[in-house]
Amino acid sequence: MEGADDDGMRLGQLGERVGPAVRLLRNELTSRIAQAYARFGLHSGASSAMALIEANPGCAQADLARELALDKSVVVVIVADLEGKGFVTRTRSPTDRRRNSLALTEEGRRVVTAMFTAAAAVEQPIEAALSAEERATLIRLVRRAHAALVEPAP
Amino acid sequence: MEGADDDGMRLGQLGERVGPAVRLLRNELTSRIAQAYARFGLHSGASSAMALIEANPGCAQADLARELALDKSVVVVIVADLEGKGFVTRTRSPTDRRRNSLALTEEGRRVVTAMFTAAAAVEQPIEAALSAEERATLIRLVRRAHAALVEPAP
DNA sequence: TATTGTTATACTCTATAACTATA
DNA sequence: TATAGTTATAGAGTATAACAATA
Repeated sequence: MEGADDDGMRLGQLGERVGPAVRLLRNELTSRIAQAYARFGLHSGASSAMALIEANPGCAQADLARELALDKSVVVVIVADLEGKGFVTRTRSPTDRRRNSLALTEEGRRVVTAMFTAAAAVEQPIEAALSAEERATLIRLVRRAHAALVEPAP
Repeated sequence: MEGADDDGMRLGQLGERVGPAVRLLRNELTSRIAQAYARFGLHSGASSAMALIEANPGCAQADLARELALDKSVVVVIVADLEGKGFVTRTRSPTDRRRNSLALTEEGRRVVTAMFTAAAAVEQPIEAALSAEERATLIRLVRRAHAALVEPAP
């Protein structure tokens, strides 16, 4: 069907833009991840924050904010909740007492692994439909497109 | 830098998932599109709705809701605003009087073209950083990933 | 009984503003 | 003067629930 998608609707100018396609995928992933994460009772950004803390022990909240493109006020809420639940420790950095030095607890490590297992299950249909190489290409192109927007071309 | 991105932070498990990467790109595009669309004074979904109506004259609001993955209550608000501004006409379908038959006005056609020109300018850095083929691949893979989530594997 | 459109309401995500402490 | 963290507030985007009209 020329110019039409599965519903029989033509996309017109819509089919040529990155934004609308990305919005569709993002919305679908968001609602499914929210369901999958419901039993953890955590903010939606908590798993990403924990993954970064795990990979960068001693990092500060401002580092998370930059990496996740979230306002620092959002990161405060996420990290405070994680600390309250015993998944993350916050200690003042001795070298720069403005910064909170973050680390995962043992239980935090268990929880972040469980969350990423749940996330992998949500994305399983994508892995089934795309080859391993296509999936890697998807992630790479999405990250390059993001970088192109954020960093002005050299 | 092995396992680290431009900020020098390691992504850990984060780098292997589609969701977080898509979220970053989507957020960045959303805020830039919102700025670019501000002068039109329309809902963010208005340009997509108009593009679909242009490509599918006579379609109904429920068709837009399905195609854009928006609740019908959201589409009502968008279309009502577009009608009030003289960009879209709503007429009861004679064959099924539950449905609103939608069409773009002349001015609506001008506006949707202007909005997509603005959207193209927002996405220009992506087009500069990716080859034409890579950009087409990006859109295609994103749409396939979305389809894989929505439609259960055959 | 199911679908279309409508209205009112509420929730999630994220940002802004103002502040304190530290550099 | 700038950065890190905190708190309170506000906005955008989207969904849910209930309803009338029509199929």
